[in-house]
Amino acid sequence: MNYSVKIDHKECISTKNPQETELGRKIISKSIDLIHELGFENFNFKHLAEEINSTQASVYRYFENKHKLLLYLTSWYWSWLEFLINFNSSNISDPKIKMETILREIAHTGKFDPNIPHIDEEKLYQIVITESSKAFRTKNIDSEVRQGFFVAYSSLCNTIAIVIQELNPNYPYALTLASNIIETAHEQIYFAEHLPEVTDMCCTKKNKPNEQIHEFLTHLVNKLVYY
Amino acid sequence: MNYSVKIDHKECISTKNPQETELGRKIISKSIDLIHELGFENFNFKHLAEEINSTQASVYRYFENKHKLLLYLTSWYWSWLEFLINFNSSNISDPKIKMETILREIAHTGKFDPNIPHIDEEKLYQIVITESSKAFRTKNIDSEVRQGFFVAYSSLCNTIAIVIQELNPNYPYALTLASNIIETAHEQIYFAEHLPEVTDMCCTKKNKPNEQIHEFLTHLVNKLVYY
DNA sequence: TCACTTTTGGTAGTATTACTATCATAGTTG
DNA sequence: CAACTATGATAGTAATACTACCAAAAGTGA
Repeated sequence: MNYSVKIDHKECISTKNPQETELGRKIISKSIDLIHELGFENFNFKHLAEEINSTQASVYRYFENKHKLLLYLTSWYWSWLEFLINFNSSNISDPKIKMETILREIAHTGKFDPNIPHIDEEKLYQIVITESSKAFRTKNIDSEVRQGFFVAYSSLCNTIAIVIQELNPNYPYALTLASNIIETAHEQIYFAEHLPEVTDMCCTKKNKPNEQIHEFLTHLVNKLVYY
Repeated sequence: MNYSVKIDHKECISTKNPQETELGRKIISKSIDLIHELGFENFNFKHLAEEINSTQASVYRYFENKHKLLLYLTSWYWSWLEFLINFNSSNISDPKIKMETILREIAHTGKFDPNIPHIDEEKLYQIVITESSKAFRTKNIDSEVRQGFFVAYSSLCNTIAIVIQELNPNYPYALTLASNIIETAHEQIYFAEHLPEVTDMCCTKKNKPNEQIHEFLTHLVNKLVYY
């Protein structure tokens, strides 16, 4: 099974495809570790280069700057999530079951080992929750959208919106709901972990809030879309 | 009418109350202009100091760093929004009408001149839409929450959640829905302006998406909360 | 095997940023 | 007038985000 093909064409974001070389894969792998550990603002290329026993100059050959690297990582995640959704809902025709799969994957309550050794999907998911909004909220957003840096995200939203339309062809907010359930999931997981006073999701040492988010998303889609 | 009292105790965020001095108010006023114009990452204290004919040293006497300034501005906005909600729903007992007021204010479709000369509420609203997620998503979030930097946001969410509970005392996701409608409004307005392919809200030269967001939020609350 | 190209390493250097420190001065208060 | 506070002016440091250049290594093609 080769899904890397599907996930892997972000030439517009990276100056050089990091999946194709050993150094490129080390950059991806270690930057996930470091951004996860330090947060995006405290992460820098000098530190990254040292950690992989390379140099800043070499890292810059793959990514113009750390913002592009973040765009790459989040885009990879959106593509991967879309792949997971398609993979797990292939051969399914009932849109209700398709939607269940989608919500499970978004809330990250299912188990799936994608077997891509240099990418730690669990850490990447945490990065997406915490940092992905920074990939969007930049002064150059319009130019970046035009350059296609967000096609992975758009494509994912579109895939989900199609299922919403299948559930109810008259539902007027399919795209809005699609992007909203993705963002809501991340936002509420983040709140559960860091700002519990603004959410009902609860996060104990043993229990992650993902199951509760999954329930909330299900509630959301059920109440809004079905008539 | 003195609402500045209500809005104005953020001593924990600023080292010195910027509302009390001429220079402080100039810092607030000009930083709103500059962050709105340049975006938060391109904004810096040197530039700000020059624009108000002061010095970096003086700015640092009010705010330790630009992150604190952003926290201050967003907190001010949450307090202001809560004030608006309370002000416009005083003497109203019907929770349905209260909720209408809340959604109107969140979607920013009402008109209200708060008459605080040094704060441009329209620009501040744009800043909140674009930059407020960066105030939350920082590596020090837990410590900042403990220091009370987010009480304004929590308080706002709480106020909204209470109305949700009045609408339906059995609704299990009052807080989640409260924070979610705030975040959803900002997210969808941002998408309408910059990533139209992931939203149904549309943004023309003449029409802002706020009315459509208002409709969506109304739909959300109606479908989810009423039984 | 030789030339050629690509990839990476190594080093250096620049501009900008995010502060910190110190001292002087103007204005205010008591 | 004395004391205090707010601000200005200037200087300096450490880190960051790059850019440039050259050399070594490794793979590639004839």
